[in-house]
Amino acid sequence: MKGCPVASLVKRTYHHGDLRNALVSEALKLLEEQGAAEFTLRDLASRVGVSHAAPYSHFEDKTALLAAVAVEGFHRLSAYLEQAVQENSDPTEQFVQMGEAYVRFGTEHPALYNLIFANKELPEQRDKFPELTEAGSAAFGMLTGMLGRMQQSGFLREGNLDGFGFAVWALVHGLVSLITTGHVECAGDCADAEIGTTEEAVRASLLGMLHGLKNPATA
Amino acid sequence: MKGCPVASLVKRTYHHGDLRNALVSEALKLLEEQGAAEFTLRDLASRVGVSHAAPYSHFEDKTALLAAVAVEGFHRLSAYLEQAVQENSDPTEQFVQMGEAYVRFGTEHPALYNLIFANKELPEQRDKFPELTEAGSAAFGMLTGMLGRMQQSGFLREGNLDGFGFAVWALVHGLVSLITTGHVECAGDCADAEIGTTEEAVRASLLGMLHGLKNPATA
DNA sequence: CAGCTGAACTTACCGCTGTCAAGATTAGGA
DNA sequence: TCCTAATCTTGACAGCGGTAAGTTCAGCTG
Repeated sequence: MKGCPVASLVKRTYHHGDLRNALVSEALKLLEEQGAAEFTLRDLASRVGVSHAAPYSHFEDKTALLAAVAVEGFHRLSAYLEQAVQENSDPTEQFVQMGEAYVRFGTEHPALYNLIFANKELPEQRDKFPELTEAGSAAFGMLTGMLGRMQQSGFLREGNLDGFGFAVWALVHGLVSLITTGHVECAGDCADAEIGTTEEAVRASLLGMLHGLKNPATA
Repeated sequence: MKGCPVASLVKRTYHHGDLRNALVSEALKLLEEQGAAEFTLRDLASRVGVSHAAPYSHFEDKTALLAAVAVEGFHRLSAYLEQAVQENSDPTEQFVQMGEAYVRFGTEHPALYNLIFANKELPEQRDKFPELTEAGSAAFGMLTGMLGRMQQSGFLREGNLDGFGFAVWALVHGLVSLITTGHVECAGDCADAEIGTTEEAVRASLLGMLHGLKNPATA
C-alpha cells in the first residue's frame, strides 16, 4: 500500500488529485526502462497506484494517452536541438551538432523516440491531437530555421528550404532508426562492416549531406 | 468449408500438405491489406483454413513465422534494387534510380517494409534466423556494390565504402519511414510545407546526398 | 494387406491485453 | 448540510499469443 501519488508523504486517497500528469510522467519513466511494444496500460496504472481502468477517466483510450506522452517527447527533442544551436556559431559545426543531438536523443531514448515516429496511429489521428502536431512542427521548425539562416548567409545553396529540411530530417531519422533497431551491427566493436564507431559514421553521414547542400561558390 | 489448401479443386483434408508455405504466402497477402500491428496469428490461420494452433507445428512462435516472411520481403526488396541497377548505365541515374526503387518498395509495401525494419525482435534474435541475416546482407550488398563501382570509376570520392552505404541507407530508410508513417504531410496535395510532390522531394534528397559523396575532381 | 508410429492438426485452456458498464467514493458548490 | 458530478474501483468481455492433451492420418514395416 505504498507508492503515494503526489508527494511521498501524502496518504493514498480515493481521489488521486493529479492522476493525469502522474500517468504521463510515469509513462515517460516506463519508456526509459522498456520498449514501446511492452508498454501496458495496466502496468502503468498499477505503478501509479490506481486501478487498471482509472486512466479512462482522463484519456479516451491508450492512443490518446500515448499522444500526450509524445507531446512531451517532442518538447524534449526540441530541447536537445535548441542546446545544439546555442552552443555553436560556426555553421558547419552547428549543422553537425544539431544532427548529432537529434541522433543522440533518439538513441538515448529509443522507446520514446519510437513512440513518436514509428507509431502510425498518431499521425493518422492528427486532427484529434492538435497539440501533437504543434509540438512536432516546432521541432521541425528548429531544423528548417537553422537551414534558413545558413542559406541566408550564403553558406547553403539556393533551393526549397522545406525540401532541404525533409532530406536532412530523413537522414537523421534513418540513422536513429537503423541504430536503435540494431540493423547497424557495430557500436564500437565492429565485426565485418568496417564503419568505425557509430559516432564517426553519423558525423560522416551528416557531413556528406551538408556538402551536398552547400553553396558551390563557397566550396 | 471452402478455402482449399494446395489447389482450389483439392478437397480439404485433415493434413494440409503444405501449410508452412501457405502460411508464409498468405501472411504476405495479409500484410498488403493491413498493417503489421494488426497482423494476427489467429486471423492468418483461419484464412488458410486451419485452427489457430496449427502454425505452431511449423514455427516456434509468431516471431519465427514473421522472420520467414521477412526473408521473402528482403528478396523482393533485392529484386526492386536489381532492376534499377540493370536498367541504367549512367552513374548518377543509377544511384538515383536505386534510391527511388528502394523508396518505392517501402511505400508500395509499407507493412512488409515495417515488419523487416521497424521490428526490434528480429535483429535481436539474429542468431536464430541466419537466413534473415543473409537476405538482409544481400540487399545491403547491392547498395555497397553499386557504390563501389561508382567509386572505382572515379565518380565517387575516396572513403570508407560501408560508411557511404550506411549514410545512403539511412537516408532512403528515413524517407520511407517518414512517408509511410504519414509524417510528411504532402503527397501531391501539399498544404503548408511547399515540398512539392513526394517523388520530387525524394529525388532531391538523393541528389543532395550523391553530390556530397561525389569526387570533387569530377564536379 | 494389416498394424504401427510419428508428424500434423484440433480442442480446450491459461494469462494477458484494451475497453466498457455499473457501482462506490468524495470534493466542492448550492 | 446536502447534492451533484467527477473520479476511481470492481467485474466483466472479446481477442491475443502460447501450451497441453487428444485426434487424425500418411507412410513405413512386417
